[in-house]
Amino acid sequence: MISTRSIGRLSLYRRILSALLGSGSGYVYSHQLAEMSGCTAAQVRRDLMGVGYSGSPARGYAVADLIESIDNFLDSPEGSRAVLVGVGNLGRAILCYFQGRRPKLNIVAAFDKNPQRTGRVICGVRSHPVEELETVAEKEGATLAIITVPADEAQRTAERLIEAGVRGIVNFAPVRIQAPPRIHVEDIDITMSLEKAAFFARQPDAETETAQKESAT
Amino acid sequence: MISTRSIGRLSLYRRILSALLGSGSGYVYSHQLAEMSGCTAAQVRRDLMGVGYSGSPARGYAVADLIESIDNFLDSPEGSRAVLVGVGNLGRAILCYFQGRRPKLNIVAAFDKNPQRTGRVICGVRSHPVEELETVAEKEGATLAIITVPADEAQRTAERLIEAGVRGIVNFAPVRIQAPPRIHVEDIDITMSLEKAAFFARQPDAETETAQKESAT
DNA sequence: TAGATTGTTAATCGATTAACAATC
DNA sequence: TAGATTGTTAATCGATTAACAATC
Repeated sequence: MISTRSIGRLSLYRRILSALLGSGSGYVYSHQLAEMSGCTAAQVRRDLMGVGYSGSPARGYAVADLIESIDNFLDSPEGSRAVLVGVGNLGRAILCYFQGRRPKLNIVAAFDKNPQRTGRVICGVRSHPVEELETVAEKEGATLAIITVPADEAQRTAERLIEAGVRGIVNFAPVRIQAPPRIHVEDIDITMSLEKAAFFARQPDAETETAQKESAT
Repeated sequence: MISTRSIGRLSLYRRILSALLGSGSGYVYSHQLAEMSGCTAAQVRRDLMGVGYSGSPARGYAVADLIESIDNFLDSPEGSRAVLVGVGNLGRAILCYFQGRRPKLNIVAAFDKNPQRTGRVICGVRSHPVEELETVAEKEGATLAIITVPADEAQRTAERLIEAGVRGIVNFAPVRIQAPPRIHVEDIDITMSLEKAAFFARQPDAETETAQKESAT
């Protein structure tokens, strides 16, 4: 079975491969992809095995075909629809960041409890009053959500989203969201990351902490 | 030795404990802290053992004392000084987010290559031209950095920061930063997190993925 | 063929979990 | 004392790494 972390790495490989494709490379070896991604060659080979794509010992992996295989593996054919709750600074930054970045991942609506932040279109996404969360999320068929509300509203927001049919959540509020096992939650805790970096940064060099930890596992 | 992930959890416990302190609770049991943090009671006990604080079988852990122990363990006595490079939407959001949030973690300067984003004070932090990165970072004694520049500038930015004395980096650009082992790098990849959530969200319920993965490990 | 790379299995490593004596 | 919790060791689990035959 494919490892949990493999999924994250595949997302990374795909991005690197797309850049390679643009630069005209037809084939890559696992050790090349490893160097560019910061993973090991063995990880790369095992991950690619997981998506069912085979390389050639002579030429490595065909870039274009491999991208297609990863697409088929990672993406839902009809694409995934996401909503974002909390149109503060961070929420707006994420809306703008995702604008047209991944065609299979669309943010289809945003919500905020502050009337001054609703009724507008932000980076191509309409912002609604949070009261309409359930009706709009269900109407749009959203299965994903991004939570950028304050900490004390995050859990309640998650529960409403799950009730409305959301199955995957990326949470930026500085609390761990509690959810049933069938719901996938990625907690991205920026303060924690900075505190971890601060801790390890001041450890003596002896720390063999190569440990590149990527976000949300 | 204390586990890498323990550091992140300690940061989380501290935040929860601070809220408890405000609500007047004098003592907590490991299972209470576990429930509030989404960790297991065994993890909590082992993590707290790691900071050298002992609880009592009768009353559990003394909240105020425990916070102090975690502070002593995690924080540098003189505090850590961070700079932020890339004052776009995300960079500004992070600047405002951290404003006065953690007294031992100060963002002391920001940088951008765009003159329209420099020479200003954003959420209490002065934004400088990126040409001044080395001089300002060294003068301020920065040991931490937050990178919010576009992907193609991230690696070069990291190298300049390391050269200027930075030992810990939190990177939001969608590339993995390559750095010497003694530098601690936390890569927070928002796109990857959303793609992972999308993948697991559409797996059949059988997936026992409780897996709450927090960002940047 | 010779050499490098791929696919796959076995060994290692690290963190989590389970178990349990010690403590209040 | 009885009961629940803590501190600590042993067992489990999962992912990574190492090893190597198969392939081009």
